[in-house]
Amino acid sequence: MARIQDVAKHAGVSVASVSRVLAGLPGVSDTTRERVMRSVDALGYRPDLAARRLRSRRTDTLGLIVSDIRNPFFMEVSRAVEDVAYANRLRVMLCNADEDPDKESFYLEMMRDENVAGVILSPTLPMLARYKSADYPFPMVLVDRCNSTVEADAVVLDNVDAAMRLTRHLIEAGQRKIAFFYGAGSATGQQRHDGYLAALAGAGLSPIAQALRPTVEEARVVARNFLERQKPLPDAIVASSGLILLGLVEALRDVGLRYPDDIALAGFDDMPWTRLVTPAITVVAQPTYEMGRAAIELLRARIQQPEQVVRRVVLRGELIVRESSSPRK
Amino acid sequence: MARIQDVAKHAGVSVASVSRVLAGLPGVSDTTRERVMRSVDALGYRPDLAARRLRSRRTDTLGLIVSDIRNPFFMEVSRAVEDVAYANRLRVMLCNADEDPDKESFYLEMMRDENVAGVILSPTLPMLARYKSADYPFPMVLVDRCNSTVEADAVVLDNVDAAMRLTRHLIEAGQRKIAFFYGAGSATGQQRHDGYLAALAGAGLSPIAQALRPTVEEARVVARNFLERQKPLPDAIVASSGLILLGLVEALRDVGLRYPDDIALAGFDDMPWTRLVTPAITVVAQPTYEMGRAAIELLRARIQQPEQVVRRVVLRGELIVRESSSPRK
DNA sequence: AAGCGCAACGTAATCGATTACAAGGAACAG
DNA sequence: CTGTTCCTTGTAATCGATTACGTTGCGCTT
Repeated sequence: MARIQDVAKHAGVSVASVSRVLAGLPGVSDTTRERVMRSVDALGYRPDLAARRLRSRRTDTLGLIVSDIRNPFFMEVSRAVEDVAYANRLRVMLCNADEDPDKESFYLEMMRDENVAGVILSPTLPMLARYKSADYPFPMVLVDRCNSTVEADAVVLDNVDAAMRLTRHLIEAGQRKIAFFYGAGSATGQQRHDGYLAALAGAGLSPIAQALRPTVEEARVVARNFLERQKPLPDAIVASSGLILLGLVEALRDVGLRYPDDIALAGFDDMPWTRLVTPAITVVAQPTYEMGRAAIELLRARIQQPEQVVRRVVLRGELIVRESSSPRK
Repeated sequence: MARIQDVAKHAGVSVASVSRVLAGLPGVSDTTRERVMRSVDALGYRPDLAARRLRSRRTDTLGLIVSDIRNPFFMEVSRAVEDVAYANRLRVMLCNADEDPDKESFYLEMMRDENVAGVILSPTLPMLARYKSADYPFPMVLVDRCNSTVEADAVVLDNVDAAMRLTRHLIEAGQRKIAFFYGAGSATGQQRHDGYLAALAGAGLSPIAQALRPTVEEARVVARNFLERQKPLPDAIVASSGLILLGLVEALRDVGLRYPDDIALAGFDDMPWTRLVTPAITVVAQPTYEMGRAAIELLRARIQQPEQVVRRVVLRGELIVRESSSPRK
């Protein structure tokens, strides 16, 4: 493996010059630059990242800690982050905290150890509750999950508004008893719950909320129990995420209920299957790719300008009405 | 930031002793070990990874380069890799090559620069064609995509067999003209194509194969054209991957055809939506999580024993028959 | 011609760990 | 009592880059 010394010798210059050329610094003559570049690819030289990082104290690496990698929402977000990072020759360490605060902490410590330039995080609720950006030695941008009390760069959906519009739509479709299945373990779930409550309150209706862990399996089991026990059935159920919605549809299948005839349905995340199933499902679509893109752009800006004012990008969900929320016949 | 020197001073020992304690090496007295540990957490010391890596020439980091992160198959594989890595305190760099050989090469170079301990890769076809493990300075395990001529640790499905069984099932269900939509840009797609051809040949039927890029959008467009042009329609279509299958179902929807009545359907990957849509879709399920687990276990073994014989794990797909492949009425 | 400024370049210190090697000391055998 | 062995510990070299600082030489001003 060629070292910088070998390149210097081969080019007949000092290691400092080689380093300067590679870093693109000024103060190098064109002829030297030329000679160095020639030697670099004559020897196939590649700088040793460990040495560079040790000395320079920089890494050009970003961390991305998502709370559930199986969730297509985070998939899309990751892809966007990846795309922008690739275009800017940045490395990304993608980690899956799995909604587990311990894993989340572990990965944040790992980011510290790795001395990353910055981190994009979708925090668990306990993490968000105690979050202070000063606790971390790197800039951090929150994505998908944040609340108004936290001082942090963040990219989120306007969850309250989105849930409110979705719920109102059901009310306007004539539904009265509307249940809400949500992941209580995330800020997002809670805010959507708030929006749901607000919409119901506005119409003088009373809520039936069901908190659960936000996985397909959990939603399926909880929903099955709910549907078997809850008599009379509500008119409609709203799911606070795509995974919960999926479990819900599976549960309906399990207990032999049909939507929207037996019970209307709506949820979040415009996953492909929501328009393939029959009847197709009414959802709020999130601008997932855009959220990821915004997150990494915010992070890059913060890295450039550490003292910049806190910025928050709030995006609007798009209500897509399909058959699952139709008025009962 | 405390350095190892500070710890040594605080504990009244040499840096060598601290290093030895932290590395868990023998040759340290219990009392010294005790004192060091106490100082370590009194000072909140964390070793500098860059320095450690520079000196030791090791990283405890694995690379995982998947060809399409939006594909739920690779999702599941990644999750399995992640889980095992987390349990063993290994870092994982997850990269998305996006079926693009340039991106793939870029990431492989990056892995070299990062001096990773090993890499798990689902190679593109050009990569697989020229693959020689000696070309890389780290151990590598292939996942999902491999062929019999390549000398490499690998974890794959028995693609030929799976496609054959799937096609045979359609034949037995009375279908005669069976089309095959496949991603010709991967070894997996090709092998499934081979299996399809073999099954048809066995029944004396002639093939109608359609190669395409393995994305939902592409499959949808190609299938739409195919369905509008191809007259008379085939009796059935088989998709070589979950994403293609999805595009296919969307295309049927687009042109107003019904399955299995107008045309039967089957494919790969048991994604949740395949059993939610009506009629539900016949598929070959892959043991995705198991494939990821096997891949990282193979890699860890190879890292431990670099000269071990080449190992290949071939897993069997499970045929799940649903309504989409039913005999025509 | 002396002095000054500036660009180009080189020398050597430095980042913070690991680890080869040497040395000190205790235990034990002869 | 001396020599050998083994266990523990410390000193200092080392990994391969970046970068502070000093030097050189050229051009220009006065």
